[in-house]
Amino acid sequence: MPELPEVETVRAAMSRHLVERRVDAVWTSRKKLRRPVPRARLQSLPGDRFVGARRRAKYLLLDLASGRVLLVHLGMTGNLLFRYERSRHDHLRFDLDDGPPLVYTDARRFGVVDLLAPGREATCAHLAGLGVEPLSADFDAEYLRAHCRGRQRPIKNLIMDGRVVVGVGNIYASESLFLAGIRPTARAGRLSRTRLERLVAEIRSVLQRSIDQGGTTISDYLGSGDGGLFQQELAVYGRTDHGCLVCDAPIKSIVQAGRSTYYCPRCQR
DNA sequence: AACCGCGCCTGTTCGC
DNA sequence: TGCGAACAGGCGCGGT
Repeated sequence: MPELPEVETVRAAMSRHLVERRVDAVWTSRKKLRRPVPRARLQSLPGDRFVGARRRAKYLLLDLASGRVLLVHLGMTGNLLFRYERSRHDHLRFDLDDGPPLVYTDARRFGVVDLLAPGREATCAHLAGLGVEPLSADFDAEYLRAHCRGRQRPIKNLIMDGRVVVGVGNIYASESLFLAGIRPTARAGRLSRTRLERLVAEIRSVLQRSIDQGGTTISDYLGSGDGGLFQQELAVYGRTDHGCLVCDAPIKSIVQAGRSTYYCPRCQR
């Protein structure tokens, strides 16, 4: 599924292959995604041209020459690909002035597609209230500590809270807590500054390493593929009852806030 | 105010 | 072998 590193990979692909392309025609399916797709407004895109590809949290922001912004969230199964073939889960297709069409495909339809008028990004409900980018300088131990102070909730729930820090999904939450040696159930407010410092470093590190491998996973220009090399590097996620890679103790799985959590009961305290 | 449970979706995996 | 149940999870919303 697209986590921050994969969204970043898609952004890079759009930057390389979509920017400078002109929209010639737009097709949309009738099915709604997490929210209804603005089908009528999207029909005003032909003639416009893509001029940039940015990312905020897990949202892709595709800039158009008119100043409008095509906002795309991949949800769980969404993807942006360049291909001619059609498939039953396609929901959006742009014919471009050169090369294969750009297709948004999303089997489970948890994604979001919206078209923002010029200057409307600042007031866009999707983007309002988002926390800091985990790979930016704003995300440091001091910032995390301020959000942990006095909080009773488990640290895992807190680092997955998009109002605090964005882009840390269920997989990377478990992985970064393992790397930091912190038990996912630990009360956020009881963690020392030193341990939060370590956690910040591991979140950055695991996301960056995944981005470095992301180039081959999702949405390359002509290829597709969903395997993902980073899967092979997961230390705890999905490894219930398997031996910890460090100490060989069996990995435990529990449910927190309705999500599966994986951790090593010996390495994480 | 803080925090959690739930529903949205459907392809895949699991157990009987 | 076939079928239904369970599961996956980002995010917004409603409830406590």
